[in-house]
Amino acid sequence: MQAAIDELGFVRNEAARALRKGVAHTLGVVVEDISNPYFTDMARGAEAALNTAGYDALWCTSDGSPEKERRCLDFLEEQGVSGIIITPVALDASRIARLRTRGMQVVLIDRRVPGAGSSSVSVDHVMGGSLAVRHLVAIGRTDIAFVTAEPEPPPLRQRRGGALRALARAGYPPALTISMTESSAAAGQSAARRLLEFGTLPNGIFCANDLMAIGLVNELTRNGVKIPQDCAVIGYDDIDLAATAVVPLTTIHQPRRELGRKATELVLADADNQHIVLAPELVVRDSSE
Amino acid sequence: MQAAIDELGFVRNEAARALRKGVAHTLGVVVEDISNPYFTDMARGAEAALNTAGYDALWCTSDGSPEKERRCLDFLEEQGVSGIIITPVALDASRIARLRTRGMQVVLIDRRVPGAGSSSVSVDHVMGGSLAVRHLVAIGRTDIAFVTAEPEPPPLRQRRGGALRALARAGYPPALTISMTESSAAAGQSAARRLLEFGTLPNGIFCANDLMAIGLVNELTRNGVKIPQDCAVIGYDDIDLAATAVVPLTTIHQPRRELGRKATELVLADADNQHIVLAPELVVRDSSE
DNA sequence: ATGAAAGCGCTAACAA
DNA sequence: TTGTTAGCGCTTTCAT
Repeated sequence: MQAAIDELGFVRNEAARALRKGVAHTLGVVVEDISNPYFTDMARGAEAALNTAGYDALWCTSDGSPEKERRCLDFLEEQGVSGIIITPVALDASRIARLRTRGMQVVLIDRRVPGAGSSSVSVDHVMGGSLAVRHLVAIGRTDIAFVTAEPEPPPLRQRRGGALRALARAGYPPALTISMTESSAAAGQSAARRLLEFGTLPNGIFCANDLMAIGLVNELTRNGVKIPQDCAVIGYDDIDLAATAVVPLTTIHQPRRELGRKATELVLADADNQHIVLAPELVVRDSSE
Repeated sequence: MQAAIDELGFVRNEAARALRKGVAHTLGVVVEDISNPYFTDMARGAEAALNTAGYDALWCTSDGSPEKERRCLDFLEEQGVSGIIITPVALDASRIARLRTRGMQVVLIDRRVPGAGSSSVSVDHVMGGSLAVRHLVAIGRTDIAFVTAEPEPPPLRQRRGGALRALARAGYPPALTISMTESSAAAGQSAARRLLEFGTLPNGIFCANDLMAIGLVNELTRNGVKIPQDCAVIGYDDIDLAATAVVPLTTIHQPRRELGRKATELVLADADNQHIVLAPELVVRDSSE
């Protein structure tokens, strides 16, 4: 049968199928930043899972912009996808409600929107932040700085919250916070410059993600700062580049593909109000010992 | 009108529209490796251009696998996209012919498939390779190594070809070639280790892409090799990370977004047998002087 | 069991 | 101008 189909060059018309069924055989995956491996790995996990289930993925990029996010959702709605996996930027309960009315299950990554009935999968960022700071404290660092981005997305805020709490528990003063306007390697580089201008460097730095940590470590190294002797650095995400950095980076590992896989399961199970929280893990490399 | 539509929450059914028109209002973009900024930047350039023209993008990832590429194309064919932009892995003339028969214009990135009638947009990699080596020679490097991946995709082969030719013209012996099994930062790291095992290091290294160059520079630095004093390194692509690397990386800049933009223009113009070649540019940073 | 027919929502062609 | 209708290719239902 399949052979005959291939022979004749028959190709099913998905538009007709979707029209007849009232819903497309696809799931939308809306990613916040395609150049951050954290998001693409999550999306790949989701895609693998949904391919296995016989679905196809429609990838969209919001680039962190509410406007672009809206256009992604408009597109997915017009396409009649059967569900949406999204790292939301400005998605609110009313839009989610509307999507759900149209029969599209929405699963949020790393965020919850109260009152929308939609499910979510996230990593416990408070725990991750705490893990990071407890590690810095355990190796004897007392003067700790936190590098984040402003406006601060909830996951970063949670990481900082966990960090501050762990610091308070250890009896240390609250960490110095450096806020950048984005969370790229270039931002990490600028953060390092700002830190160097202060004159005295903290002896421990927790960066809200690996990309910033890499940019920061590179800039510090370039200025003769010895990592980890002069200053221990810990990142967050455990992207591939972390392991091959100049100073292999201690970081908080996130089960990114698992995140995408779980999200797919929830969408396909049409689950309401389910919230899965995964645990992050400390990965110790050279940048902290 | 639009206001009323929004008010009533009307959403156009794209499946019905596509069925009626016989073709969807979308273009497929097939990317080889979503974790390489080179490809994602190209795809973003394409997406921006096609959005401007009123189209939506269907992103697919082949992950460099012929099998996955085939599935991407099957998907796009079923979706009835009006055109496809692709960095081909194993796409042959017969498949292209079939797609074209179905009314889908195919534009290839960085590769040509003879006899298929499809257009292409590429960067002149032979020129890029030559540019890289001429720069190394100009700063006095005589013992040059080339780091590539095996199996070697045409763009990398062309870069190496240009490099070898430039070397021959300068009257130097052919470069030592190190082949890795992939072209990631981890592969660059392994290449560095292999080079260090040889005992004598070349004084100039040309890596087939920035990711490998970054992994290589990191590993060499970690082993006490001074870049560029002991060994100058040049990459290829000019990804964002190149500028913020420990040793800011000299590289060959590729107009990635422009590549995507031009490809979109060709698809939408339904151009046959047009071949646009863009010129790369040398960007000198610290890793070479 | 196999076959015929209706209808999903849209657009293009045609009628008034 | 405005309104009506046929039909895209599929799935599902209903009849044989």
